[in-house]
This record gives sequence, structure tokens and C-alpha cells, in this order.
Amino acid sequence: MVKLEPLPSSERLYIRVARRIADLVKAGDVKPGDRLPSERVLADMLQVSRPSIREAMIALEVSGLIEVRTGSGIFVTRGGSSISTPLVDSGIGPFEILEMRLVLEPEICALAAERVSDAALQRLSELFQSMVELNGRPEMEAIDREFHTLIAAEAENTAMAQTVEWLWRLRVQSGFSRGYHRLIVEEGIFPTLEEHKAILDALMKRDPEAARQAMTSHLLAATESAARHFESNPA
Amino acid sequence: MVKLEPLPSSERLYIRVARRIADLVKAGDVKPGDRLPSERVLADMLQVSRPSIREAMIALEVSGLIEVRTGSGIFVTRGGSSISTPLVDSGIGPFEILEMRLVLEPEICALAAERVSDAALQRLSELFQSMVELNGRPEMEAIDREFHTLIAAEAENTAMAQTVEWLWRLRVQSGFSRGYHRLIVEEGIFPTLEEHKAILDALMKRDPEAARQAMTSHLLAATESAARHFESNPA
DNA sequence: GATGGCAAAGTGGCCTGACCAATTCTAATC
DNA sequence: GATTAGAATTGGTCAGGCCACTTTGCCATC
Repeated sequence: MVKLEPLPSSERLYIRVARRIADLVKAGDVKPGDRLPSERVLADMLQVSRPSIREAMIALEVSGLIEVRTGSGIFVTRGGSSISTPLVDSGIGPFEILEMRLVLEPEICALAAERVSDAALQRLSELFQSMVELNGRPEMEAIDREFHTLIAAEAENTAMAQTVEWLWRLRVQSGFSRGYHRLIVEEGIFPTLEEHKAILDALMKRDPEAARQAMTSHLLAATESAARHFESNPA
Repeated sequence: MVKLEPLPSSERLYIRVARRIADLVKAGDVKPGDRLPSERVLADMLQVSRPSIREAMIALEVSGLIEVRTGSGIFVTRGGSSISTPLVDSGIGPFEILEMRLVLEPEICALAAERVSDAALQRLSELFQSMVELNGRPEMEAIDREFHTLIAAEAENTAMAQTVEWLWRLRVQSGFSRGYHRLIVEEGIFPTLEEHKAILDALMKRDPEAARQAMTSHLLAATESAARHFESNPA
């Protein structure tokens, strides 16, 4: 019983179109942030109908490569393709996220301590200053996020960096953020500030071991405070 | 500088449709392997046009939730681990993947040692036997993959399990697999078998520390052998 | 000359209706 | 009962149209 599957002569059109567009990006013909030609123009260029272009764009959008802005155009995402933000609820909960971060981020932080650039250190300092000044206001979560993702980026491992960003997206999605501000108020802002300071200091000293240690402490504290929070606020 | 962003007026239609369909699956109204109603019927049920249904289906297909068979119908993917072929090349290379696995999988393996089920141990044994019998034939890579992803699943952390599967998909995509068989032949099959045996034994003894250690050794060996391989086969 | 407002052009969002190609089902035929 | 030819079903693709939103740039106003 031979079963040969040669020449998938004609894949579905939207896939072929999506690949062509993706190649444009990969080849650097269009750079992140750039706007692609309009759907109608693309349809004309590739000699396919507009619905086919739209289908391809949706595939690329789900893949995280492009971003569609109504009435404005289609733009190439900054940061390239990533683990797609699940269209469906991933079912991944806050504690799973924290458990994984506890494994991943200390090592990332240690790597970053060796590889971090001066510019990044500068930016991290600014972010820390912002945290101090914001002093627990809701905007602080965005700062926190940039702090962690920037460190991940400095580890110079794209896979790790994308994973950290994915985990933050999941966190937002999992409804954990809803309790964030309240948590900060309940627990007080200072412990969090101290922890971030320790991480920043370790990175500045480019001390991998201290960085690993500081990040571990930070995430352990976060886990504990999350546990207290969910204890008193059952889902 | 206030920046308010209220009322995310209705999302794009295809996303709402996709969510509805995804909910059907999640709620168990349609099970893996089932066929969904035809596009025309869905369009009529949800009171949207067929193109919108199609767009939603493409989004779900890219997400790996469904599978479209021309002329036959749309089917819910069997088993959570769908082999959705990434549409775009992530640009993540073999060494980044290995570096990340070296951080993640030892901890996963340690967790799995505490949480692994008897059924999973049984399956892991079978997989190891298959590896022995296949003795380096190309099919071995698929077995290797199932071995690692099953361990990840047994760690009972969905985020980690999904990440490990993602990394394998990236590996296939990054052209690393192309050299896999050749690598096995060059390096010999026995080291790999020994390493997997050690992992399996540690899991059976439910010894987290031994499991972590065994996985670390395995991945270090893989990294070294990959290094040798790429040394003599410049990209 | 700078400002503010408004209309036109451009863009994606969505729909209707149609035809084609692959698959599956049905029923007539042997 | 097995085979097979045709009909029905299903996804694949196209054409063209209308709407809502954004952006742009002209123009009246100050």
C-alpha cells in the first residue's frame, strides 16, 4: 500500500499569498513599521481577488506578523512573528505563568547580566525611576512589563524574548491584571520597588549570579503575593 | 498627559465568529474529529456572510484548532498537539532553541518526576523501545519529539508544555532537522539512547534531582554535537 | 501667516451572488 | 452484491458593491 503525496500542486491560494508577503518582510523589502500596499493594489499586483488578499492578511495577522488598522492600512509588526496570541482562551492560569517565569526569567536575567548593553541599562534605570514616581498607579504595570521584556531582549536569545512577551500577553488575558493594582495597594509598593532595584543593580554590576538571585526573589515574592490575593478572592 | 482608550467598539467580525466556534469546541458541543456545519449553514446560523465565516475559519486553521478539507468539510483537530505548519519563518536558530531548552527542560523534567502518571511512564517506555528498535532511522526524530513533549505535558503546566511544542516546531522549521539523521549516523546512536535511558530511569524513580541532571546532560550533549555538526557544515 | 474646520480621497470591513473543483452520496446498472 | 455514473454537497475563488473610519489637504477664518 504505497501512499505517495507528491506535488501538492496547488496549495490554497491564501497560503501562497501569505508566504509571498512574509517573504517580502523577511527579505527586508518592507521593514517593521512600514505600511503594505492597500488590499486592492496587492490584489492587482498578485493577480488575485481581494478576498484572497484579505484571507492571507488574516493568516498573517493571527501569526503576528502584521497589524491591520481600519481605515489606515496594513502595517508590519515591530518584532516579527511571535507565539501567536491565542485566539481562543488558552486556559493558562496565573500560577502556571508564574511557575514558568520562575524557571525562565532568572536564567534570562543571568544571561542578560553578561550581554546587556549600556543603552539598555540606561533605559532600565529610567523605567525604574518611572516606577518610583508612579508610586503604584495603574500605569505601573506597563512599566513593569517593559522592564522584564527589555531584560529578556538583552539576553540576546530571540526564542526566550518572545516567550517572555507571550507570557505577559497571557497574563493580561488571564485576568490577572485586573487584580494588579489592588494587589499593589494591599501589599504596598515598596517591596516591589526594592526587588526591581536589586535586579537593576545586579545587571549594572554585570553580575550573573546576583542577577539570577534577584530575579528569583522577585518572582517568588510575586508568587506569594498572588497566592494571598487569590486566597482572599476566590475565582 | 491623559491617555484614555475606552470602548473598544466591536472587534472585527471574523474574530467574534472565530471565538464563537472556538467556544463550541471548548464547551464540548463539537468534539475533536467532528465535522462542523458547512460554511453556508454557519453563515446562515450566525447571520453573517460566508466570507466572514471563511475568514474566521482561516484564523482558527492557523491557530491549529481546525482542519479544512476541500470538498469534504471542516473538522476539529484531533488531539491538542496539532502540527500547524508555521506560516512564516521566525528566524530563530538552532542554538537559540537549544539554549532555551537547556534552561527550560531540566526544570520541566524535575517537575515531571514528581507529577508523572503511570500511564505516561508506560508510554515513555514504549517510546524508548521504539528508539532502540528504529536504531537511527529517520523516524526516530518523531519519537524523540513525542518523548520530550510527553514529559513536558506531565509537568502539568500548560504554558511550559506549549512552549516545548513550540520549540520543536521551530526546530523543524529552522532546518535543523535536515541534518538530524546524518548527525545520528556521524555521532552514533548509542550516546543518545543512553541519555534517554537515564531520563526515563530518573522519571521512573520519581527522582526530581536525577531527572534534572539527566535532562541537562542530554541537552548539553545535543548542543555539543550540534556545534560539531555546524562547524563542519557551515550554513 | 497661523489656525481650525470640513470635504474628498483612500483604506479596510463586510455583504451579495456567482461559478468552479474536489469530494461524497445516491441510485441505476450489470 | 459490486460497480459506476451522475447528482448533491462542500470548500475555493472571483467580481463588484456599499459602508465606516482615517488621513489629507484645501479653504475660510481669524
